[in-house]
Amino acid sequence: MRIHQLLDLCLDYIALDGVLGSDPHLLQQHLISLNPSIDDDFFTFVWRQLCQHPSIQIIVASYPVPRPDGTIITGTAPLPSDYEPPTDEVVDVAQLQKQLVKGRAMAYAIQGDEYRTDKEAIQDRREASQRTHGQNQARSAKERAEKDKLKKKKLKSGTTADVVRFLKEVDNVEEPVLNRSDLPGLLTKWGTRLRVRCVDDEIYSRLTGLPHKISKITPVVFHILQITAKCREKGITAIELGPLVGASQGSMFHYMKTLVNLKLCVKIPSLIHGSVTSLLIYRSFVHQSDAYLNYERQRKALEEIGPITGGVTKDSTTDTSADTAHATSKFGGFPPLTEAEVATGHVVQERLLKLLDHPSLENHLLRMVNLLELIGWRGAYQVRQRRAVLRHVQRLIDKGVVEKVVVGNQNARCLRLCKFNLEGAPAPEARQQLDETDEMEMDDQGSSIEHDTPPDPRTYLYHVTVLRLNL
DNA sequence: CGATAAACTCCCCTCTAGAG
DNA sequence: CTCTAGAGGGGAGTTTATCG
Repeated sequence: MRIHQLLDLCLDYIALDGVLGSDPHLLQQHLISLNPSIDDDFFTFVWRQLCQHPSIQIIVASYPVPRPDGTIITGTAPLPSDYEPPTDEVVDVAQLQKQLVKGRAMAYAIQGDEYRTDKEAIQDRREASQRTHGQNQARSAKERAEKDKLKKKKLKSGTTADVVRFLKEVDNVEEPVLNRSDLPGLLTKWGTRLRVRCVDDEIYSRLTGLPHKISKITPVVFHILQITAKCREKGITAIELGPLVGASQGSMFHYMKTLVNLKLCVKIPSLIHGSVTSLLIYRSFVHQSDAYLNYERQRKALEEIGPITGGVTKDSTTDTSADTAHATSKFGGFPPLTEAEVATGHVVQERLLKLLDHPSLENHLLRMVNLLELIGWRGAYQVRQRRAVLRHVQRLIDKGVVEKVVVGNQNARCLRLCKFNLEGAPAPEARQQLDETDEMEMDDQGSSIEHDTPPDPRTYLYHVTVLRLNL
């Protein structure tokens, strides 16, 4: 790899870390992951090249920045007098869950902030504005104009001069005086306060792919874009972004929509702290994100199957083909299903479709019992998981992919892919009956359905194969 | 008295109108 | 033009009413 290509990769990585820049150690780890032959000496050489690069700034953060593993190196340089090392006090998430803290309230608790509902926040702002209104009236118009001007300037520049110091060619901020390219010396002196970042314009152009600024990307929108890019393939949820940005739910929706419309991010359904929310992923990482890939796979599967219509060639009400009852499934089972997957649904729908299309179902019918277990749920389940599965089944029905049918004299409720329906949709009466009894009978156990008495004309005469997993 | 259904409440997402 | 308040809808948990 040529040095200019390597430097470009460095800039790509550094730009994603936004205005606070990257930890040189993590940058080195990133390069090693791309090319394991990169050693300390070579990285020192790369560092010297970065120091000369016009789009790169070497900065010192006011406080040590913890690495992802929690490591903090304070260095030999004196720390600001107001610096407080992070305490070992960790927010007890399990305890909060027991207290039924959820969603945004949990996100705020983890941040150590006080949670206010949107209504409370609006009320707070009103009270605050009423208080300042009185004070402002006493001030002269000139004073207010000066203040506004300053505020606008600060927002426009979007710099971080108050939290970082820019190291010039020679670092003489504190003793000892060092050359900027002396990486080992700088690391000893500054520890994890040492950062390398791109200049503001470079960050903007690399994150947005735009050569110049546009009005749609306001400082707040750009701030959210930086946070999202920094999270890389993991992405970040609307619930987590709220406390970080200080935006209400409505505002968060607006900001996320702006980024999605600009094709800078994608948004997929997700679950965090027991609440369904949206996950925002920066465009460059969508194809490395498991959540996004699962979501897309299922969406495409649904599109391929699509609503099935027509093709009625056979009267299935008289079909009494004698299937081997209680067939043993050749199906191997799914990996354990998570709470998040149950809530968001794309994995649930994908697995249900696989089950319904499985060759072991000789009559293409699957009883609506133990669905959670069949699609990979392990252990006991609660009402919310059952409700979620029924909801996802209903969505498949609404899309015209799956239908409910009543089978045999015992009115066994079954699911079937519409494409296997040889006579059309089930009778409306039967469908209504199903809807009314769904939730009550979800837990029913059963295997095959016998049909030795004359059938009700409304029902389908099938033996039902029930898939059983070898757990 | 226990099971079930209905009502209520809270949280989150989405959309729109209007303020700044 | 950006941003936010507010309305509306849906999901989930809890409480209350009803029924057998």
